[in-house]
Amino acid sequence: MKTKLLTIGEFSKISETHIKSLRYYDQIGVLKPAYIDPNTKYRYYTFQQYGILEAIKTCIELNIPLKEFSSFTEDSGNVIHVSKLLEQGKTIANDKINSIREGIKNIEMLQHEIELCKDILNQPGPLISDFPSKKYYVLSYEGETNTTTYNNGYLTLLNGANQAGHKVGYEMGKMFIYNNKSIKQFNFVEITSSIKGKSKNVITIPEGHCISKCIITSRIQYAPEEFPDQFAMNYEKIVIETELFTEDINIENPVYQLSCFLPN
Amino acid sequence: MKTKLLTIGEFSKISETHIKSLRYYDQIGVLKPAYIDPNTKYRYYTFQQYGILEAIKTCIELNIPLKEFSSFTEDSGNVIHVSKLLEQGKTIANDKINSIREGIKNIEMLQHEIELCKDILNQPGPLISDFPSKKYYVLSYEGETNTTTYNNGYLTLLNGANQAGHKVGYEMGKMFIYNNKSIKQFNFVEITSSIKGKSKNVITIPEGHCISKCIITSRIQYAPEEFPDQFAMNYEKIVIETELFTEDINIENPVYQLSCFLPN
DNA sequence: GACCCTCCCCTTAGGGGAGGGTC
DNA sequence: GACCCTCCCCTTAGGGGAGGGTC
Repeated sequence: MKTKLLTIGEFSKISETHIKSLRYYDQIGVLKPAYIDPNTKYRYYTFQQYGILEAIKTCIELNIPLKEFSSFTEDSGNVIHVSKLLEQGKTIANDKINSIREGIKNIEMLQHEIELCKDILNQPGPLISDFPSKKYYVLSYEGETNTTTYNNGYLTLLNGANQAGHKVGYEMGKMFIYNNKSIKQFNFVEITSSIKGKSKNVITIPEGHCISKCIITSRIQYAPEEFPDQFAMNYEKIVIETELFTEDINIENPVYQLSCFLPN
Repeated sequence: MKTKLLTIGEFSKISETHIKSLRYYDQIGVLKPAYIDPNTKYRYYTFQQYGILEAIKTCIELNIPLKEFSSFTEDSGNVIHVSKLLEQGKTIANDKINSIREGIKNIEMLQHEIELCKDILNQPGPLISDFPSKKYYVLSYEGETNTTTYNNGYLTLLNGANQAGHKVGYEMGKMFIYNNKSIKQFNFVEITSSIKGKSKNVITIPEGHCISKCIITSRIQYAPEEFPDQFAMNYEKIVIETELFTEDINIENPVYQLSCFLPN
């Protein structure tokens, strides 16, 4: 079967491919024209080449780099392993869907977090709520607020947690532990999955209840004023301060949540 | 709360972001360092900027172009509309999943097609099978095989079908209609959705049965030899020849399927 | 007059590296 | 000595356009 040669424009039209794409495929060598006029450099294609073009477009749709296209062809491009190509494409497509799903799950977690914060913000007075058991990686910053330890704060904290091999979560802030003998001060970050046996600098807070309020500037050092009822009682008080995750985040004026754990 | 300024390296480490990315964000203006030493040009960041970075990374993950990032910020980047950003990201992610699903559906259709062809190829003798009702867009190429009409074949055919507004499918080939008075010859392409009222050059084949065989070079002109039993009978015989869609496609030596419709 | 050619520059989000100052 | 700086070139799959031949 003899077929008339198609000009690049005709081939472009019937294959619904941009002329620039055809020139590009020629350039990178995945689809050379059937004939190139040596004088005019005009490119000519045969209708049979449409099949290769289809395969190329499948690659692009599936995000298989065109460099890999040659691994699906043989004999200077005359044989195309379509099945292999499709199978590969399906794998890539499914992987991509899974990774996007993962992303959506993360988005929904953040959205949930925002909703929770909204509830706290809409609460007029302090809120008493359940507190699930959590693990925190902590670094103390005793006393002074302008020592290197304090200033390096979160940096040292995250480095420490990472080096110990813990996986950290979103929650991060300051923690005070008050008892009648002492006040201990920490920076903390939540640990979502911890290494067994590595309990150095890890504090596990048991399930319980806490009382929380929103404040617009950091006030953890005034916890006794903020929670006078609790501080009138005699028990070991854990107070934590975290930044709230709001719908619109204002970098310079973050909203904090101050929580004081209640006695069992 | 005063925080120590972080060097680009420290900021890069705690945020798990490549230094080159941070420089890039500075360059395009989505995340300017909190301070740049005018003498050394060293970039310094605050821990607070981590929030912006998170938002930027969310954008990238969700394929929201960074150019659009400013539409989610206000006041020179101090306020980030996180909720809006997440909502937008979720929409994009879901759209992407749908389009990938569409792609997978196409792949599976092709794979199904290949399986069908395999069945036909594995069949030792001619195969009698059901034939669903189909519509074909046809252009005749009476008589001569080297007129312009013939040579332009598929090009003219596809142009015609497109111009008439039909949506074409994969199936494409040659068709002969034999009756005792005449032989008509066409090129055809399957129509998957046709325009009502536009029936010019459209042939509708009713549901029925056909007998098929595989051949390695085009032999439609020898249909009477290939199907002697059918040609011994006196009815209008429609014969079509299509290229088979095989696991590995050989551009130069395609496999054809020759089918002859059986009488009702 | 419509079609085709070859440059040339531009797009995203950086990565690699050279050559040279800074902590 | 590790860290940071500014160039500079490179990556994918083309798109837009200039300037000049071809059908």
